[in-house]
Amino acid sequence: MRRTPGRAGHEGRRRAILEAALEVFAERGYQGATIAIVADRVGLSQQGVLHYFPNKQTLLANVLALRDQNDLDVLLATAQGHATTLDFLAELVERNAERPGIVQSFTVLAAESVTEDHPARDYFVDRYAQARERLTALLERDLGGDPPHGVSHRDAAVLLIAVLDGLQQQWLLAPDEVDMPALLRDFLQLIRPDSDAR
Amino acid sequence: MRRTPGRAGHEGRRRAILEAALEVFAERGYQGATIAIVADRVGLSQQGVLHYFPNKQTLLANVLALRDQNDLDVLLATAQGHATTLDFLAELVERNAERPGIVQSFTVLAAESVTEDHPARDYFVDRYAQARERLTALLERDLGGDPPHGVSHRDAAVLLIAVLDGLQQQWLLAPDEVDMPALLRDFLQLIRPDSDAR
DNA sequence: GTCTATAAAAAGATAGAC
DNA sequence: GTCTATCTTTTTATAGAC
Repeated sequence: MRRTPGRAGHEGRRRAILEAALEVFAERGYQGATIAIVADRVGLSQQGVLHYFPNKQTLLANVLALRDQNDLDVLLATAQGHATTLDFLAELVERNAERPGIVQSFTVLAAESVTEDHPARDYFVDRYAQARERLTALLERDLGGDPPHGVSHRDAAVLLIAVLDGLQQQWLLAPDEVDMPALLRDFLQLIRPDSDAR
Repeated sequence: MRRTPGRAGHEGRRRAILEAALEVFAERGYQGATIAIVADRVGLSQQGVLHYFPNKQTLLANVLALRDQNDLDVLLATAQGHATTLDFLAELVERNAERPGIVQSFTVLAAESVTEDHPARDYFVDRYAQARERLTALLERDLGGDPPHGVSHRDAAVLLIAVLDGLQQQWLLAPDEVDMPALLRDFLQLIRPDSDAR
């Protein structure tokens, strides 16, 4: 229903704006980003963008929502049925290593979100809490009931998330010195109960 | 020489400004921070602050330089002679868990530094590179020549830094759910060759 | 839907008085 | 040394024309 050309154009525009905004947030953070720059990227005036998203905060909220359809969250949901879940994580990281823009935007926004009254704060609080829960469940299923080295699955999940975030930070500043996928595999080996030394 | 009261007051003021600036950077990031807010904290006008530091970038540079006299860098340099280096790290993290302001400022600034033309970029690039080198050397000495699980000391060092950063990020958003010191100890146990399971 | 015009606020930095 | 005054630029957002 309602398949007018205007409709398709409208959604397409929205999408293009969100993608441009993600880029700009990656390059300059939320604070440093301006609506005018985003507008420029999609060939609109500042007001053209404001027609689709009434203000900067709404723009950010929609960028974050869009990303949710892609990444870790999807992986975690999707992988629910698979056996090789942890290896899936390695694949995710490999894909991320090809997309510095997305990695950078989320690294910057996540850190920025801890500042006062940041509009993405609640989003990231929830996101991390969810990631911890889901990854804990995943590790329990993947690694079995006996945590290695007395590190609980829950703690391993927190560490795993920390590793993912921390590797991104280092990789962004020194891409040639930090091999994210390889390092993640290293870490996974550390938390696996009895990985025979290949 | 030159111990006039004005001199002492001058240095004191400088110091007070830098500490206020660290606070403000923690609360709002570099982009979000304003000189006027910093000025307010120390009871000066905006121009009063600019008298000590000619512009915002210089202020940031001096904040970063000041911090270098405190933390990881000092630990790494100091600990050169000690035997229990890794446990020192745990102590550092414990101290950090009491100082959310400092943790927050560096988490925010480090992430912000990956953005375009950020004035702290070079600083963090160097800082991470140094941290990797020093921690690698430290692990080699502390853990001996045989890396466990086939993870090189260098890779363990990168992971260790990633864990430190990543835990801070999660802790800042959920301090009650993330026990940084305990989690660091967990990780150290994972990379120790043959920690007998306590 | 997209633009021009413009308001209104903020922020960095300079000039100069005291 | 510290302040007031001011300039200049930037940025968000509104109003209204086409």
